[in-house]
Amino acid sequence: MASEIASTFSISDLCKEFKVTTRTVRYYEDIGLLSPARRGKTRVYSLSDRTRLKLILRGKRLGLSLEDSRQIIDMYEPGKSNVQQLNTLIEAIQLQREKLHRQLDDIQNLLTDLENAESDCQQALAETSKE
Amino acid sequence: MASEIASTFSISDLCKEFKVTTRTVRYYEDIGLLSPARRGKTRVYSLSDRTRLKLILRGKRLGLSLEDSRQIIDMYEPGKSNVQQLNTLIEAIQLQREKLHRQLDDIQNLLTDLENAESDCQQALAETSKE
DNA sequence: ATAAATATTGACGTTAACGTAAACGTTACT
DNA sequence: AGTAACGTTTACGTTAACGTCAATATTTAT
Repeated sequence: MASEIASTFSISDLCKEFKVTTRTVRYYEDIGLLSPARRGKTRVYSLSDRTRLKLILRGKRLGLSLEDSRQIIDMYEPGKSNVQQLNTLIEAIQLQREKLHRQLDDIQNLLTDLENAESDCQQALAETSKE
Repeated sequence: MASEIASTFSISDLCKEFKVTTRTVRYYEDIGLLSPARRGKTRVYSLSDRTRLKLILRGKRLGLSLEDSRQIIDMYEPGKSNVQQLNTLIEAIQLQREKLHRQLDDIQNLLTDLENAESDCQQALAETSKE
């Protein structure tokens, strides 16, 4: 059998993979964002833990707070919810989606700005090299 | 003449328009992100000041730090730059653009996730109403 | 078995980005 | 002339998200 995929990870495995410190990962556990198993006192992370971490870090890249990420991650597992909870959840999801669409807009605009800025630079360079 | 566009603003004008506090705007001045004119001791903001504030806040929505925003805003006015500086600037712009493209990717993925989460919720709701 | 690497739990420190309160001056009504 | 409404500076407080030790196991390699 070639190239098995590890199904458990040490803390440093994850830290290397995602370029974060152990402090960070332990902090996420402190605030209840991760809850790895233990072999003795040592933390053992599952594939699911790894995914959660991945989602948290994606959230960070988007400028989300850890609490935002917690909410969003919770959205993935409605679990045993009643109708009331489901409706609340759907509303929350819609709100997040609207926010993300605004963010998409912002990014598009900023990208356009930067493209213009760059071509201004290129022009300035061209002028300079003429003299 | 109908509907003139104001060309100067008080601090509270800007605060109302952008939904921020005066503390925030003054803080941006403290760290040199804004430098409004003064009439006596009172701050008077120009259209250009207003634009800068707008850019800063767009940056915030994207999760940029104020220092990131400062850099990006500086990219818009290359000013009297030598070739060396222009090249450095172009590199910085490219880096920012790459980062933004990654962010675009992240958003697209997150949006997909949320759409799935929402339709899961809708299904759960449908099941519930059947019983 | 012992050194080197990796793990653990505290616990205090730090930085960004403001909040909040005090104490005060200026302009705008009425 | 008094009182809102708005402006100012100064300064201490706060929160999130870790950084940075220190002191102490435990695991792994040789």
